[in-house]
Amino acid sequence: MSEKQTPFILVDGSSYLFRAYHVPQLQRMTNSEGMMTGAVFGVINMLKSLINEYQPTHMAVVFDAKGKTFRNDLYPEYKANRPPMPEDLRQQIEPIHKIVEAMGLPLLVVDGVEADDVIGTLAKQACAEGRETLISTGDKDMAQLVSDNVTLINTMDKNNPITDYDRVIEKFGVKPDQIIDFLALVGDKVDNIPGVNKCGPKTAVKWLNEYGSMQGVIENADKIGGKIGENLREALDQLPLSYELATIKLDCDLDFLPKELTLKEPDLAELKELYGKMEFRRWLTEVLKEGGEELEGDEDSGETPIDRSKYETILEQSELDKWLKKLEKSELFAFDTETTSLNYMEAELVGMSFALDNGEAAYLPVAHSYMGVPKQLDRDDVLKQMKPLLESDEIKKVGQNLKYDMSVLARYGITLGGIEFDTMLESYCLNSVASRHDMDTLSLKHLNHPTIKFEEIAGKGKNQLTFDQIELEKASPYAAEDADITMKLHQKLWGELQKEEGPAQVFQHIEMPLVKVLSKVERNGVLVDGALLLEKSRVFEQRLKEIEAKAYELAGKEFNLGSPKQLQAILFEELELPIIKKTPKGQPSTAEEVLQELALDYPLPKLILENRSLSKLKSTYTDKLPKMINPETKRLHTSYHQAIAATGRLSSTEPNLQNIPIKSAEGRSIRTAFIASEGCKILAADYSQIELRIMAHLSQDKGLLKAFEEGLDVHSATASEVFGVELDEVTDTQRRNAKAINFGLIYGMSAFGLAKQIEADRNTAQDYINTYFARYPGVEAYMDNTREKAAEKGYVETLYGRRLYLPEIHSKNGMRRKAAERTAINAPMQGSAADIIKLAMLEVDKWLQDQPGITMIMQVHDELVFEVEEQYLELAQKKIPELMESVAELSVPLIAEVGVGDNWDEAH
DNA sequence: TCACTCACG
DNA sequence: GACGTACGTGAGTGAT
Repeated sequence: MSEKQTPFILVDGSSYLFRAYHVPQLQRMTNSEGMMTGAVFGVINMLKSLINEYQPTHMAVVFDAKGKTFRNDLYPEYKANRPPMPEDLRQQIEPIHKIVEAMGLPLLVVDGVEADDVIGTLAKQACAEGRETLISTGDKDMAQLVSDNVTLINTMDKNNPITDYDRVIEKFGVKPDQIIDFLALVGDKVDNIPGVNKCGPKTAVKWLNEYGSMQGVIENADKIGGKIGENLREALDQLPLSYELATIKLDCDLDFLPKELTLKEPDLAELKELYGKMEFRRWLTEVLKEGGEELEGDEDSGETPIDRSKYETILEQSELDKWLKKLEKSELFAFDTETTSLNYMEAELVGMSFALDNGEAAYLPVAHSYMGVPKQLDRDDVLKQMKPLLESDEIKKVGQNLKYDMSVLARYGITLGGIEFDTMLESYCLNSVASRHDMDTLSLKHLNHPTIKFEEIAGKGKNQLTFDQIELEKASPYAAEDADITMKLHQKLWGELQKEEGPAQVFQHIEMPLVKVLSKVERNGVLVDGALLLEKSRVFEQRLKEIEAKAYELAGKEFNLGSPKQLQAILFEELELPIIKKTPKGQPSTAEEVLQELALDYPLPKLILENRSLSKLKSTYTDKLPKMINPETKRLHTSYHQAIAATGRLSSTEPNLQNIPIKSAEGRSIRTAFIASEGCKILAADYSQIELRIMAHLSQDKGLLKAFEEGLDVHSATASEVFGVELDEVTDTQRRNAKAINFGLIYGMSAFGLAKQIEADRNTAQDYINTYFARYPGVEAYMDNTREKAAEKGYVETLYGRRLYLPEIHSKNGMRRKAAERTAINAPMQGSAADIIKLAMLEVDKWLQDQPGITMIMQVHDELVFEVEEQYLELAQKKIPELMESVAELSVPLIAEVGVGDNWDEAH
């Protein structure tokens, strides 16, 4: 026996299985087929870190077998209280077993006994062999196995992972050989082991310290007084059975010995398959790397493998000529730019890469600059030569997020043409629910190929290099691969997309044409008066100071008003205000609605509310926006993301221009800083009630169609129906409540949600809902129909065929299923509205090509904002809403309302 | 990096 | 019978 023998590791797989299943972060993990994968990930992750840490030579991963065990024979009620294993957990067992085996780890599943017993037996045998044993478990019952040679480790308990002899005493208050006695006395609700009624850990420890063992306690049962003594005496008959049930068996019949349980070489092909199925991207990458060249691409049936030897670097004019010819002859080529920045307004072109459909690819560096860089072709000269090719609409391009490339080229006077395919958008149209559509993810998912990561060649953190500083030896394969992968992804994704009518239509007629419109809107930017915003910041600052001073006075001490945690301590511990609601993690919530309610009775919450809203306005808007103004253009240039929102909406970042305040007067004033340049006005056009109109159209409900047809105020019309009053007698409150009902319908309302919104009780809310559906039966039928179809097909669609998959629509978890049902209701309305405004952007853009005095500068979901030279104001005011209204033929009128002003606030 | 809060449609 | 619930986003902050 060697001196430095590694410990024998026994893993209680079943205990980790349940624990991993209940970890909240892991509960959200699914693969794209909707199968839950969190427990698989949790268990395997634990195994990996265990192996990594201990480098064992001998080990076993033990799981409970299906069916009854000897304990059920002893006591039929054993574990009878356990609910059946959830289906989404059961499904994860087989993949875990397979992965464990593929990892080369001995997997043990023994009939008739539990995992605990197998582990106990093996630990005892190993002990006899003089081998140190480490039991990895989350189960406290295992403490009975602890000895000088046997230690427990719970990798999920960050604070106290190791349980050795001393730790058992510290944790339980008794020695390991008293643990069974302890468990028998306390009993176990979950396993349905009886124990002594009302005897918890404290009592059990007290007794055991006095009488040594359970037997000792039984013998002295008469001496124990009080109610608990009576309980003990009542339990006397039961206790030996409890003891037996709690005892881990140490003499199971096993047909292997600890020394036979050795680790084998992992089966990489199998692991690749399994990780691929589970979509564990990081591990898949690891496996692929470990497998080296031979594994790479060789199993991709019928696809061209990624072959980096076919990549070229273009440094000579002759090579450029050759490539220009090839590209001009091709019907379609993949195109990518390399730049110095992710910010399209600052990015300088460093190089371009191209790929053809036969696997040929090239990188054309034009501005790398580092010590010893090879001579490159001149950037301006190259661009001049390439301009016709790049601007051609006949020669089609495919790229990954071509909007960016288009914006960069625009800085050099080139208008990228032939923007035909974008792999990011292909992926998005195929499945908008998939969380990411970046190239690394897509390559791994569809080509089983891990790309070269930017970080690998540029480093990370503050020392990260910009692309122009990267040596061509590294930059070339990276850049050429990007183009190559883009082409191969396109071939695969486009093939899939063509099989799906609706998504293909949306891709071709909405998303692809929109790319260049968005690029333009972003580059147009919006003029913002930074000085005005900073002035507002100063005013806010002043007021914040006053609030702070008052708050400290009320709290009796200074604290950070912006910290929910400190606020929580002040409000609910020091001042002992009532806890109205808790956060999902169980902390007393300090959310707005809670503070609103508390503000009725106490002064501090009101100040906090004011503080919150002001500091939000200041930090997010009046402080930040001026800093983001582009010094050259003096304008804000946001980024619109086309492949983020599952419903088909755009999103906006850096800065987000889709959440500029409007609801409060103070917030709204921020919009006065969104101005037009000299001689121009801001024009804002927004769709009126677009989602409700879509609901009317989709449901074909007679009442709702009529309300819109007659041009009624829809919320008043709803109020009139639901509250049974004449249209002209609807009160403000009734209208407000009706509005909440209408919104609720769009969101897939529940009585609870509506009640909360209108501050009524649940029954009242339910009555309203019932009355609504009685008055608008078509809407109810539509909702039911949508849920049904969603369950049947697994997805819902918008008016234009955009698809949204609902993997949780069949979830066993009622809450998740209900959430999926609400999405099913909401997505067609929100998504159709998104389709419509995108179509409007296309139409308006087409018209704007001949209107140099009018530019589109923002999109806010149902609103388009323009900057218009005053001489064209009248024209724009007439034409823009016309175009917006013309894009869809609904069963109700589609109305766009226009406003004009010197700033965005006035334009409403 | 996560949890919380809050800005918008 | 209890539980936990409106849909879709992005950003700033504090705590870890």
